[in-house]
Amino acid sequence: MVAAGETRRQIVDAADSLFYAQGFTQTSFADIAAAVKISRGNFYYHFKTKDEILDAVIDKRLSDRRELLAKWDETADEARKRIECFIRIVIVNQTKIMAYGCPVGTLTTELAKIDHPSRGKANEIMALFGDWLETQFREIGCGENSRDNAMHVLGWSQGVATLAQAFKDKAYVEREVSKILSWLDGVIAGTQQNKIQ
Amino acid sequence: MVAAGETRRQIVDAADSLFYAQGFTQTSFADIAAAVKISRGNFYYHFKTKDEILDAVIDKRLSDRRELLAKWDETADEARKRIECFIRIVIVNQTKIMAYGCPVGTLTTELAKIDHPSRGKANEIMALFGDWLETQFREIGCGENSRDNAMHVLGWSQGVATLAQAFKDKAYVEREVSKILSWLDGVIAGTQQNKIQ
DNA sequence: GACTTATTCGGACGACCGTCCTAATTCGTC
DNA sequence: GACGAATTAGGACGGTCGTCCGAATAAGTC
Repeated sequence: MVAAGETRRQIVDAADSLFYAQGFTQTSFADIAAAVKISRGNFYYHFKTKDEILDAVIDKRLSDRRELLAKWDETADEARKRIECFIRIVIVNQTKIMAYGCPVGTLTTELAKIDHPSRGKANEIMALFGDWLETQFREIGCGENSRDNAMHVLGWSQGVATLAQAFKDKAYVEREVSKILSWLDGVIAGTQQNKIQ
Repeated sequence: MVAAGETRRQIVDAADSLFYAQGFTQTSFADIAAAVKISRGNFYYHFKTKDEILDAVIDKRLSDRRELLAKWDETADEARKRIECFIRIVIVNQTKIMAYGCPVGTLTTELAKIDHPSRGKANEIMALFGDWLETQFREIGCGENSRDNAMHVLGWSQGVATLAQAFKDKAYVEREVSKILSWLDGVIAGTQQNKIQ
């Protein structure tokens, strides 16, 4: 006896992990079924097509990230600390990133190459972080530069993740974190200087 | 009548483009054969396995990039100009990057996910740029910081390419180029200041 | 305990994949 | 024009893919 929707949840969880580790195209129904330990037939009862699973996975990732950002909004009282939380993901999730890259960036890249219908939906995850970062920079007082700064940090994280996976160099990741934090301090100092003037 | 190895060259060229646009896994023998307009049987005469084609494509990309870097070495007389050549690729190749991302970064990411034997070989392309950039920074006078600076620029380019593909925002790419060029000037100014002291 | 509904199972389907073989064709050489 | 070698064509092979049934089982209701 299982709770309603429990099997479905397990399928989405397994698909989430496998899409991340192996890629969407490279993951088969058989792979997911094996991970959840159910038959492929049962599988079809919960999802009619592979694309439906992808949509469910993207929805899950979206809500997971929203939850994460909400947690940061709660725990960190300053915008600068919240941005630092984002920056430090590349260290917190270092092992997985070195193995599989960034879950957000690699999915958007893959879906773009196969021109998948859910491409835009996957991009929303990226946009979610972008918008959130923009809010933080606005709170710091970056005004019209807030969007640019947000995109800068977002792009930085994608670059670090890509090179971390290619070279598996822990020290590089840490150096980059230090560099971007210095840049962040410079941005904050710049806005405060503007206030003084 | 065709020159010796001409068909083989066409196959590698077509595979190169298709692997870039669709990804390695998503590209089938049939796709490549259709692009070159030869039968799948003829195909097998030139390459026994798909992995052999991948190896040939990576070799081609390696030599193409070596050629590109050699051209920059010739045409640009200062290291700072040569680094700028690298930075401006994201603008020169903007259309393709917005559609398919960076050819180097997306391949290494994909091969890492499927744990492909030629993974390391693909990484060599990334390392080629890294080493070349390091040489340029060393010439500028960055000394022991040369490697770090090279990795910084390399990672920057990967991040810009990923976001360019996701958001298709030309203005973002141009802003990022300006930012990294300013950073580069700062690095150069820093080394010259050290010389004065 | 009978009956309806929800869930699971195992296998069948057509299509495409990478691989491989053999016969036909073209080419270079004399 | 003949002949051996290089190249091409077309199709067969086992396997896996996403998809889809129909039968079996479990759960919930009265």
